[in-house]
Amino acid sequence: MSRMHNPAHPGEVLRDWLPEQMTVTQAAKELQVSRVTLSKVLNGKAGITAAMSLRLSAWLGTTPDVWLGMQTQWDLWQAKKQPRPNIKPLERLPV
Amino acid sequence: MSRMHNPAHPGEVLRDWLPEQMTVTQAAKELQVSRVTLSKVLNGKAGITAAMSLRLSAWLGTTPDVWLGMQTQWDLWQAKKQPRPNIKPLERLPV
DNA sequence: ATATGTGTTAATTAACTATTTACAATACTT
DNA sequence: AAGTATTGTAAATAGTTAATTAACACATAT
Repeated sequence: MSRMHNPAHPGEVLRDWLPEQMTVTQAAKELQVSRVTLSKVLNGKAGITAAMSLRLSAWLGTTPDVWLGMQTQWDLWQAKKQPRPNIKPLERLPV
Repeated sequence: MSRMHNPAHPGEVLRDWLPEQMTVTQAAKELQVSRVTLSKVLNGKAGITAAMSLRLSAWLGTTPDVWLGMQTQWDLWQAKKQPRPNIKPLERLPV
């Protein structure tokens, strides 16, 4: 029964990983991305790319999958809210 | 020790899911995407988007995560092959 | 008041997905 | 052999997104 409700966007989760006194500017510098890029991620204005997940994992000591998977679930949630075509399930020969 | 070696791209895996006699043209029709779009996915010229994973899961009776997750791992593998910045791990206060 | 630092927006560039149209190559049918 | 279907791919177009730098408003410190 997991992931039933609107998940937090990954940037929100990332925010919780930053030390209290750490500024966006400083974090961006350590991640070697621009201030703007990090700010957008933190505010859900941009997603976490594969490359970004590698940066985050190197910095925070996690696996990249944590971040990329979170983004994937977010993307999926968003896509589910869009209108979808009516696709008839493929008939497979019974085994 | 999973995912150590170059993973097959998702399109390759998808190909194995199609019934023997099913043509790309026919599959594209059922998925309600253009022939070109499906062909590109099958040949690794395009990735599987969240929307596409929903189509595939509806058609093939899987979860969307199967396809989207596969794409994610592929993307991660590709990203790992790129040159990466040297990021110093964040010093955290010991617990 | 002047300077500095901070977070966000604006504008730009680059990359990617998806569509239609078109073409060449291959296979299948009659 | 002639015609038909299938496939992969390319070109042109439209829409989306990520990343950068430049610019802005706001705060803080000297």
